[in-house]
Amino acid sequence: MSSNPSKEPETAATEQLERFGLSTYAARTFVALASLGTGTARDVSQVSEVPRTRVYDAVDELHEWGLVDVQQSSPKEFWVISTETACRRFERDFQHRADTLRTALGELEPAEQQAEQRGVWTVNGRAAVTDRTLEFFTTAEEEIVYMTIENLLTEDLIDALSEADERGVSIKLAGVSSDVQEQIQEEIPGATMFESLWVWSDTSAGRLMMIDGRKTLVSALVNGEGASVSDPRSETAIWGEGETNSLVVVLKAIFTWQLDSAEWD
Amino acid sequence: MSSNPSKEPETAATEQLERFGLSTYAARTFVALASLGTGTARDVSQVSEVPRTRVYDAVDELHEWGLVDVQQSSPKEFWVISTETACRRFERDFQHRADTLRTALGELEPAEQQAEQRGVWTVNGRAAVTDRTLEFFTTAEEEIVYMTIENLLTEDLIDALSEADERGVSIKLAGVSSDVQEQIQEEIPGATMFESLWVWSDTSAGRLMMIDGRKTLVSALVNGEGASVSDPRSETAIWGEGETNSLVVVLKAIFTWQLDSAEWD
DNA sequence: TGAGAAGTCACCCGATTAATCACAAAAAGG
DNA sequence: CCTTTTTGTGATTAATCGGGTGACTTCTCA
Repeated sequence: MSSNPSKEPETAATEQLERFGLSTYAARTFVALASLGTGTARDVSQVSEVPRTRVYDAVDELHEWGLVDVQQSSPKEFWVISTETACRRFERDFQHRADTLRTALGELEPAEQQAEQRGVWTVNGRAAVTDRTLEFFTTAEEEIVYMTIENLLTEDLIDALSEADERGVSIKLAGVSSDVQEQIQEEIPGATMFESLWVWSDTSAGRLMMIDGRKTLVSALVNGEGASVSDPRSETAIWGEGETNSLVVVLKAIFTWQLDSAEWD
Repeated sequence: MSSNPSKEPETAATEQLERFGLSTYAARTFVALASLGTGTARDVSQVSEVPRTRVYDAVDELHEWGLVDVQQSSPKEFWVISTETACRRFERDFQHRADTLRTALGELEPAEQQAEQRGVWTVNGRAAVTDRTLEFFTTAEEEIVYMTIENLLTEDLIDALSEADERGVSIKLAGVSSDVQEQIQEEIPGATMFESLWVWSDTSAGRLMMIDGRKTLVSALVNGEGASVSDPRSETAIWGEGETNSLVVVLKAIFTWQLDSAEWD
């Protein structure tokens, strides 16, 4: 939603630092010091857009994080740790947070949740849809039927399919061109290809999937099929779970028909 | 400064989620849904402390993150992804941010920075001091002299010393008890131990270090040497760099005297 | 048709923070 | 030694954001 590669590195760095929890002044000060290496409040104020009198607060904040050291002289001088050390520090800090979160969440989960028989859920955004797809792949026990346009068949999806294949899950794939098929066959030896009866790529459909005949997902590219493929927000999906779930019933009918009438590879 | 292990998991999880950029309502909603699995606005409002009318906003926010799916019915029902998937998602997202930051910072660094001859820098906090120590260890080329109280000789420091040892850096260690010495000798075969003339552990000193005779650091435990050792904020250090740096000059004199008069192991 | 629940919207208020200013202490320079 | 500039600290203001509450419409079900 934000990080633009064509931006000046100062802006990009500042933005990321802010998202890590630094104030804008602190972020800008850090970036300024990162290029200066060492400097006084005035130096920092000049290269960054931070008011001189606020540099001191910003440095205090950075000092709290252990990112900047202060020389008690007049004028005070400020020193930054190497950018690489800073990045590693953030990574370490974050990993710690993630671990804390994981254990905390693991200690919850008392309420038992049974699969919903009724209801159709919506998912927005390329990343979220892919995530859901991956999650469903990993829960598959017997069969995965998956139709997709080729752009959406990314490496991580293939990996998950390959993993399922090794787990003994039967995999049926459609929608990919014949040259890609060969390549897939190598990575997922157990996969079966089938031709879609529809001219799949001409519709605005994205993926269509069924897991164990009881969990289905279908997605569409909301802005048509053109340049929007690169737009991560352009995909919307709905999914449902349970033998009697309406979406599941409908899609199961379609898929069964497809699989029966399609030519097999 | 915050994460307390003895806290209820709900609070801990909420706190972490907030630090990842979620609003408090969104965080609490997520935690509620994580234990419910699925639920309506009222359900969420009851188990969490979120006003019912605001659950919708919170869910919107979570939906943006791809953490929650929404069923368009009345009442609306909300579904969360598995906690494990959520954690992985955060980790992936964060790694991406860290990479962005790293490249952005890497594209800066135009101003050349030479080692400061003058000035003494201050560092506060256990983690920051350790970080600085590690950084200095890695830049060592010839010699590391390091006195420390035993509590502060953590595994990562030993690793860094061991790495320096393999790089051919001469290592001189003091302050550790004789039984720990043996264990250290195994991990860092090239290390030389020497006895401190002071009763090191009775002072409030923490570490004392010299790198290549031109970079020094000394730390103190600010609240005495008792229970404060466990308090990460209780350590303060100063350091200096350069042949003529005053701190370096002083410490070099001390160390040389120490090394000359001490008994060798 | 009416009661209650569900969903949406708008508003208030307090906290945070960016931004500016005023002022005292300290260097610098004649 | 005094003046001027620079430096550091603190107070103040303005604006934004987010938590909290309630009004109001819509929907569901008896």
